Amino acid sequence: MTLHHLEPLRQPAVRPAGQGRPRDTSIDARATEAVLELLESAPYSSLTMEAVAAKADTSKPALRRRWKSLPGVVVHTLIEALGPAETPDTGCVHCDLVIGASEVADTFSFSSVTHALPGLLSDLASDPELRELFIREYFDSRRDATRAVFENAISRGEIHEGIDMELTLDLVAAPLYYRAFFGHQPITREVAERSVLSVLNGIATNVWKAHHQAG
Amino acid sequence: MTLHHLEPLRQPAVRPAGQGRPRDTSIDARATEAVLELLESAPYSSLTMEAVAAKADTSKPALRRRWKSLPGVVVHTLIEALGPAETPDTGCVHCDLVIGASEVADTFSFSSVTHALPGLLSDLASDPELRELFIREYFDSRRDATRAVFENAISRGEIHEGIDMELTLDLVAAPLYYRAFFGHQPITREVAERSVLSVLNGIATNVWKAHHQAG
Amino acid sequence: MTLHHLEPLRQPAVRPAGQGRPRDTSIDARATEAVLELLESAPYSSLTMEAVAAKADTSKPALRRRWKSLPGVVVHTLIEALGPAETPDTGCVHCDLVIGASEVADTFSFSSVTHALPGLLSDLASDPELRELFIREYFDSRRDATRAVFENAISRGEIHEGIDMELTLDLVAAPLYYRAFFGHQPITREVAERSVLSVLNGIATNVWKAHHQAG
Amino acid sequence: MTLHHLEPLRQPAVRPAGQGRPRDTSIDARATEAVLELLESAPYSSLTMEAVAAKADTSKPALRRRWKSLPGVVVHTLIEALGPAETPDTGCVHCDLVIGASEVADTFSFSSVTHALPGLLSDLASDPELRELFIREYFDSRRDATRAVFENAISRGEIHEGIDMELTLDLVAAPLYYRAFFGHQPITREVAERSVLSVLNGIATNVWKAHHQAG
DNA sequence: CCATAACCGAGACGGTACGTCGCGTCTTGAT
DNA sequence: ATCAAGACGCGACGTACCGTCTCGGTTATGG
Repeated sequence: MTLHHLEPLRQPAVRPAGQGRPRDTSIDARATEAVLELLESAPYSSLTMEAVAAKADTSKPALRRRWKSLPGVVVHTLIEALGPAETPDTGCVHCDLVIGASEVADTFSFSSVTHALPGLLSDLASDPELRELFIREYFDSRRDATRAVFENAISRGEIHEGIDMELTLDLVAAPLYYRAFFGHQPITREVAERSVLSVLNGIATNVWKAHHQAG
Repeated sequence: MTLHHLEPLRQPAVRPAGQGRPRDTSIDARATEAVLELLESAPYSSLTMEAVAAKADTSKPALRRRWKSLPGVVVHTLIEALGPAETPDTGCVHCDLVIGASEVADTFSFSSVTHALPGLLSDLASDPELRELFIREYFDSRRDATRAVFENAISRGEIHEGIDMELTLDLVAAPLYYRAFFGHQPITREVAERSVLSVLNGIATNVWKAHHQAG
Repeated sequence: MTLHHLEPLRQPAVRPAGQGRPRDTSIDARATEAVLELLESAPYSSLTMEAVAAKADTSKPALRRRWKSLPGVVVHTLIEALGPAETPDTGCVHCDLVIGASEVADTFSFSSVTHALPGLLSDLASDPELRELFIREYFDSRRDATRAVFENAISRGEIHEGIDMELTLDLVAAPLYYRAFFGHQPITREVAERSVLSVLNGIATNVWKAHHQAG
Repeated sequence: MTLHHLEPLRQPAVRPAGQGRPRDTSIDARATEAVLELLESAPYSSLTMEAVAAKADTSKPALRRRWKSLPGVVVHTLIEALGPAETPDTGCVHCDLVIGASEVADTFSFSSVTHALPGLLSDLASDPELRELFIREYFDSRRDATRAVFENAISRGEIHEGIDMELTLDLVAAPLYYRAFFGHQPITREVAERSVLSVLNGIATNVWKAHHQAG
């Protein structure tokens, strides 16, 4: 599995019309590749426009013409590298969820991603617009895919309707990110699978409702 | 509830001997307070030694004598402000867990903490020693307290022995941090409580074991 | 006296064949005029292709089709504006030399020339081919004319044969350029005349030879 | 003979008082050396603050704290490297002049100097203050020394009083600079000596006066 | 008359170098 | 040995503007 796959590059700033020298599209590709390579072996805080430009064998203005800030480059790179999430549909909730969670777990085997995420999220605090883009394209994309899996299961009758969807979605994905941020435990496919099972258990027995009815 | 309560300042760099002009201990307190105040309204990336010194009404050398880097100051501040976790022991797992999770949730109501965490974790990648300190004093402290809660429950027979402890600990806390990092949903005591319940359900029915025995 | 007189424009890059849209010859004239006007009131370092194109009311590509670099435009302009030197021949060395020197002195009354020369000479260091062209068309042209004046005088018997021609040629012209470069003294026709006289004196008494015979 | 000798560095911007970190004086030395080395093998137009900083193994701000512009660095470097002129006084005009002229000729054997001069003079057009400094410290220093030689000769009776001093000073030095700028002939000590002799001849026979009395 | 070809202006591009900000460091003089 | 003050060295920034390139349209010549 490689990170450089899925989607063709979506230009952040589309050229207005048909005049002037066209952009060297190879710069876009080299830039994203440079970001990934740099993050592989160096911390996010050492990532600079200058370093990306040097590694991509281009210049800062060329990058800045495409992205207005360093977090912008990183957001683009991650979206580009990780692509939008797909919605598995095998007809079995458990299987679908495991597929999705495993993909996320695989993602974290790339140090580029784990190195980038915390610093990027921190930087995005200063740029709501960019944050919105990242959340939408990366986070919501995955969350919505998982949501669709649950909804499919509900419509099949595998899971009853009354679940707290938002919390459920958190419970599935959170442990993986938690481990990615604090690094206290490895992130494996097995962990992904166990998280999924634990969540399904919680839903199935529905203790929450029972507990509060009793209370 | 205030963040500035718990522990007296533990000098990160112990004074060598009893000679020369003694340190102004009020500087330590003013520095941590300054960090918290600055983080309340500004992003982590804008936090600098200079800004802290100015806010604490002292000089950069005075800070540097106490901490060797900016992340060092922040780590100290967070440990100082949040203090070590206590282990509740009411004789009811559910209750104990809810107490602990709620405290964490309360913590995140302070923007200083949510602002600081991602950036700090990112910076700690470059300083393993400091990272070790933060993980031990902040993270492990809370995790160990929760672990004790579970062990108490096991010894009381409330929970059977065969649980996957590490994953279970993750499942309890992860959703709160997940929401803190991505900010997609609010962090409330109710969420904390529901997470706890979901985890307890998962343990109780123990589908994991069943699923794999069948397989 | 104007600088824009002498020769018709000699195309530096000759058109390959008689096909395609012919060049707008007025652009050549407007470009050289633009260079002179710009240099009149602005330093050489502020002279750019862009500025020339704007002043000449044309485009950068149009200029670049004619000259491969900015120094190229300036060299062309100076050669065009100052023209090749003529060889005065009144039958009197002194008079001939004064005529030639005065013309050079007149040239320096145009700030365009004094502004351009040092910077141009500096730039030509990076372009030997262009330098060769400038030296040949501008410098050698004048030097050869003066040399012809001396040779005529020798053949007339006005001056004896044994002079150091190269040094003599330097002595006549150098003071004018010296003043143009350092600007420590004005450049007038009188200075030109005095330089000439001094040189003729030096030759006449021929102390050099005497001194070394004695030595 | 080396260029790096004469005077101790005179700080262009003297430190105001005794507080703050003192300047690293080795940077001054490394900067001037870097300029000379760069100019030895590259044209003036390729000399940039960035290149000087890199060669001197320092940073642009460190240079800019010392000199406000690139020409400023070059002016300093040349003054530092070439030093102020001394006034020879052997009791013989001819000898004194030859000594002075030969020193100038020697100077031009360093390509750094010949590479720098035209471009520097061109740049100084935009900075009258700096120009004034360069003319005073470099040009006037040499010119005044030569003037003193002539005045000594006059007071000794070697040369009569009525000479045109300014023109005479030009005649002595101009040929060397002329050759330096146009590079059409080599600059040797012999040329220096011959120029001197020619000038002394011109003065001695005083043809100027004769010519005009006749006219 | 149409095809060819080099021209034209317009304008965005890639890149060098700039001048500056602001960091963490270092030194001084006094406490 | 501490304190405040403040200049320093330097990494990185964000930008200006250079010369280059590409475009769509224009204008002559040649078949």
